[in-house]
Amino acid sequence: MNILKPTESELEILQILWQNGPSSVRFVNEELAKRRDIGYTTTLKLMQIMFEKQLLSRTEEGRYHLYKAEIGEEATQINLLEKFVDATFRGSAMKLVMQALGNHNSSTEELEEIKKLIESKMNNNKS
Amino acid sequence: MNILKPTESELEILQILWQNGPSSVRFVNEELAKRRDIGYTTTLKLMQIMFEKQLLSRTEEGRYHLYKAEIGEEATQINLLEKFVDATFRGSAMKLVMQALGNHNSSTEELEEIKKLIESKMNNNKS
DNA sequence: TTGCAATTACGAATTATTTCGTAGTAAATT
DNA sequence: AATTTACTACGAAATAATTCGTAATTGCAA
Repeated sequence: MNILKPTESELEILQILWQNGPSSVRFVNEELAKRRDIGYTTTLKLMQIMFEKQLLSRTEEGRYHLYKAEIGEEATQINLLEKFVDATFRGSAMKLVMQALGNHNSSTEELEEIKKLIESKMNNNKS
Repeated sequence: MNILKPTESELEILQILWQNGPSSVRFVNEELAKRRDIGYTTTLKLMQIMFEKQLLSRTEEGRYHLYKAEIGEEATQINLLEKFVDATFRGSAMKLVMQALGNHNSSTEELEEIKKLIESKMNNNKS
């Protein structure tokens, strides 16, 4: 598919849809309004634009529309991550990982999980 | 002290200055031109704007200016990373790390280094 | 069926970012 | 000294993103 670089506002909306499934403009707007000042028509317009760009699809449910994310969360994350690593860490994913680990606290369980992933990758490297 | 969010173009310029140290507009422009079409005056204007915003400082060297990044590479990375994690991974640095490790190949040495970092963090957790 | 409330559509203003043309200036060259 | 060259300054156009007012529409309720 095409353009996989949602703007910041678009990403906010996608997050809400990914978390809550297909939603009305009203609902999305209420979620956004929890985080910042935003008018209903602003949210509506954003979602209409995203619909035109095919970032969202929609169905008519009685008198309102239900909007649904047309791009997957993980695919989008991978795509944005790649661009971010290039722009911010000059392509060095390792630098990013070190930075992320260094600056965020994480539970032993989470660390354990990462450690396992690393070990399995190290085994792959050998073969 | 607000402005800790350089735009994409600004970040490109910062990268060049971080890598090469204080540089002339001409030099930065040549570096940028390796990656994409861009006119000299465009680069100049960007750098002048960054100077106004205090992202860069400059000194007169004879008849041209030498520009220098006024924000540090690592501080900027940390700052941008935090915003990126929030926007893209809803704040889950672990999700990002897993994703980054999963999608980028890395050498055994790099993996070893990360493993060490994790082990030392796990020890900290215990205490 | 008439009117109210909720929703969508449209258009335009606003703000941010990127781009570049043209003019001015000063050093180096002839 | 005049000319060329290599810059900087300025202003404004082009593009992208965000915001919202107002009008039209549609279902629901009275």
